[in-house]
Amino acid sequence: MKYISKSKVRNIGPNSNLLRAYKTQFTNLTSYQYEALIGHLLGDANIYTRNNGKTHGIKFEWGEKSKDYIFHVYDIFGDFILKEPHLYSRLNKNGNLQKTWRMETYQDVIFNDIGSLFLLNNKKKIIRSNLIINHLTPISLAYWYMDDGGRNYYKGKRSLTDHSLTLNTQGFTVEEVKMLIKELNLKYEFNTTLSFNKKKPTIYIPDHNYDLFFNLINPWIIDHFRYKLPKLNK
DNA sequence: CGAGCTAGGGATAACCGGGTAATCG
DNA sequence: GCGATTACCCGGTTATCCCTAGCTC
Ligand SMILES: [Mn+2]
Ligand SMILES: [Mn+2]
Ligand SMILES: [Mn+2]
Repeated sequence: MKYISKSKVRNIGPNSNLLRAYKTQFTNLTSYQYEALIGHLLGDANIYTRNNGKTHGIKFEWGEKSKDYIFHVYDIFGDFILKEPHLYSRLNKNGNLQKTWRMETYQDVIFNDIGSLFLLNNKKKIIRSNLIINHLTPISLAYWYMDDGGRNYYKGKRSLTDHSLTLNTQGFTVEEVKMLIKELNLKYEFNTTLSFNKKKPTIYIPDHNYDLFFNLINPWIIDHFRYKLPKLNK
């Protein structure tokens, strides 16, 4: 059977037989795709189903400045994303022009396992116990951190001595974040703690865990996000 | 005083839903 | 011709990251 290339299925109808055949060529995510996706789903990506879990799709959106990043992620998941990332513009509520890069996968059974891992009743994204223990890897953590992580100080005097970090988990419940913390600390011997931002839970990674954290995820941090995880001169 | 931890505030940079036009049976 | 399917597109909305500053030892 001849391989159907992506160029053959671009700009054809979403219900075309050729597109269906194209999709069947990919039966499993690579381990890199799976691990990165675990990180993105803890971070900035959105997984959803419109047919009660028969198939799932994934949407990605980042700010205008993150062009390098979205194209890096496009390279990872390109088999499942028919259309290249594109810049989308709109006015925000302050009347300012807002530009974001967007892309999305097609909807397919290939995302069902990871979809049901995160979604409750095919709808709401939740954290189940043992997600970190059983599914997170250093690659996942790298993408999670590039998505939703950051330093607590980027400039000024404090940035020179305080290398504590934050994972922005404001979207999850306190109980879910407590679970993430417990499992992160158990799995990687971190000393992360529960913190809060505007009453919403975040994960505090203390200064003395910086080297451990750095060494664990450094290989997968792309240049665009080096500012979030600089190499310390010592 | 300095180092590291905690928490509040702002303008987005994310997340999340849903409509529709193009194929199929 | 018609209902089912679904990639692409658009809009609603705010929790994000990032900044600042207080607190404790
Ligand atoms: Mn997030
Ligand atoms: Mn985010
Ligand atoms: Mn992000």
